[in-house]
Amino acid sequence: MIMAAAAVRRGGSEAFFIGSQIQRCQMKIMGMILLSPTTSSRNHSNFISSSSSSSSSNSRDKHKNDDASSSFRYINDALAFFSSSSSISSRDKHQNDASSFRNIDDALAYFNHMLHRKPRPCIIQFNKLLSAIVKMRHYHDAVISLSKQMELAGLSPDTYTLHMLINCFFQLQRVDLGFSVLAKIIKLGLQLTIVTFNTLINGLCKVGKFGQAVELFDDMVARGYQPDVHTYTTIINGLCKIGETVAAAGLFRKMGEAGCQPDVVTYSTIIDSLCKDRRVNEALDIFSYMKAKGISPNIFTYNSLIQGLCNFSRWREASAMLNEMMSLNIMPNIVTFSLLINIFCKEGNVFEARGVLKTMTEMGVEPNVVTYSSLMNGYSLQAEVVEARKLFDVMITKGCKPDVFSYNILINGYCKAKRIGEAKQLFNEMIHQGLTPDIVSYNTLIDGLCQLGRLKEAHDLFKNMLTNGNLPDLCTYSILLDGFCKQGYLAKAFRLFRAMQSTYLKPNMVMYNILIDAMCKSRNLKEARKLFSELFVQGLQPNVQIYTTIINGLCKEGLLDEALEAFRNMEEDGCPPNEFSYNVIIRGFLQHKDESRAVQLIGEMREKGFVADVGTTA
DNA sequence: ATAGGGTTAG
Repeated sequence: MIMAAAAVRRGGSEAFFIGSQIQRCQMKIMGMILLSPTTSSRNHSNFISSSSSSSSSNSRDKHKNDDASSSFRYINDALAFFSSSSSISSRDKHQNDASSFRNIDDALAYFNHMLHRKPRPCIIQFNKLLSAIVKMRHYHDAVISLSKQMELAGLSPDTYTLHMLINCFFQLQRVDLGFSVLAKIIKLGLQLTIVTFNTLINGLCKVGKFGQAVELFDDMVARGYQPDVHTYTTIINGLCKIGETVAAAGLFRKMGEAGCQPDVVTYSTIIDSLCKDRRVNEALDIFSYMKAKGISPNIFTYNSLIQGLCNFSRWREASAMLNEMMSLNIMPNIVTFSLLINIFCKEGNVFEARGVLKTMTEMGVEPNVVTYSSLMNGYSLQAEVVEARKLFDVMITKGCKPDVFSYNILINGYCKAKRIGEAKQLFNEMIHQGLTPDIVSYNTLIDGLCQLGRLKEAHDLFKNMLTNGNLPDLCTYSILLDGFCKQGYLAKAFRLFRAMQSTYLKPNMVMYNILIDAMCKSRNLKEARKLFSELFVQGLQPNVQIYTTIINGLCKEGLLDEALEAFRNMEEDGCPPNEFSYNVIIRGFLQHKDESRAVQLIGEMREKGFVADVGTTA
């Protein structure tokens, strides 16, 4: 047993306990595997060998497994029994050490203590403290203010302090101030190092000024600085994040040729990017490749892959990955647990997610705002906003401050429960708490209003959003478009659609789907067809959903042969029908009393492991 | 320098 071996290596009974706990955590994933469809063939990555882009078709439909709940319950009961019969000592917390603090208040108190202590600690001690605050995220302004206090007290910053400041300014989107620190470094006569350039390049990438980052990269080379693995990795990361995978692969090869060997961070960056790009098989290839090169994966690598695999319901492989990680004595951390909780929640299994929460707590890993928010979202998706609210309050009680994400999740919960008053109240409360609503906050609330048919208020909020300097995105337009369509304001919907096309935004599949659906529902099949062909002109490839919408429209008009033809075309067009598509067309045949073809399709869908709706079979 | 949470369509 790998777990037992890992426990023995760690030595002691506590290690064994932790091992067993994790094993249970894995069993939950295993439970999901048993009830999920399995994997597909692998294809090779172009990342290592060539620079051409490929698209591996590893998209598959997710399956909800209601049957899973009973097997989960069994595991969780075992877990409950197990944890109640043992106690676990929490990990040592290094308090009063400048490198770890429970919260910002403790850190600030310690800062004052340090500043007034005689003799005063050296700049290195202060740097450690500031670095700890940076790691807490959210408190970059505090770091800036503390550094000012230090200078006023006659304590000169060193290069390390100034690099941290550059970071903080960029985090706060203040590019100008970031560069003013560079000026300061020069003025103080401090040496510009590769780290200075790396910090600036990274900051520029973070604020989306990728072009400037590349310029600075070229500039530093021109000045005779040799880029190191950090520099290359930063640029590769930037390229990956803007979807320039081919260019990233090119730079990856180039760094090797320049004698700079990619390290675990470089590989993890690429692996994560491939996973997010739905190219999990290629990510796995790179993973094998890096191991063959003798580079050991770390917790980042494993977390990226576990999430990538889970996102494609590849539970068996995800579990194997978790197992492999732990056999290397890399224990799951807050990120691993939070991502598992999030995925269980999205699968509709909040109960199971709570089990993971329990496990992690018993292992001495305290949930944070991400963990709580993921669970809150799970409840919101189950239309249990009351439970989500309870968690929100628990989180606050535990000293964990809700952020914009947590508020957005809860606002969405209330909107979906049609409790718009409470949603609005939270929106205001968020502002009162000093948080700034973002585009998602607006979109969520606008959607809530649209769903209730309160278009006037939705439109007011849209205008309000513009005045507050938030540019609408494709999602905003889709929400409003859907709102107009559902209320029958088709002319208004088209006006909005055309108005949007004259902005910097290009319509996407979602918008076409909304319009085509609306055209079908208003029995305007001619216009629906027109929109469908317009889609190709815009360079879009129809997806499963849009095909299903069209098929639905054709069925409603009784054009069953044409519907079936479109249905058969789906496979050839690289988007095979899913469970929903089958249900739509079968319902069409049944409604038009074509039972023989319906029965045939029901057989076909069952063969594929799909389940017929109650409405389809009844 | 790398990993986790939120909004839209059938």
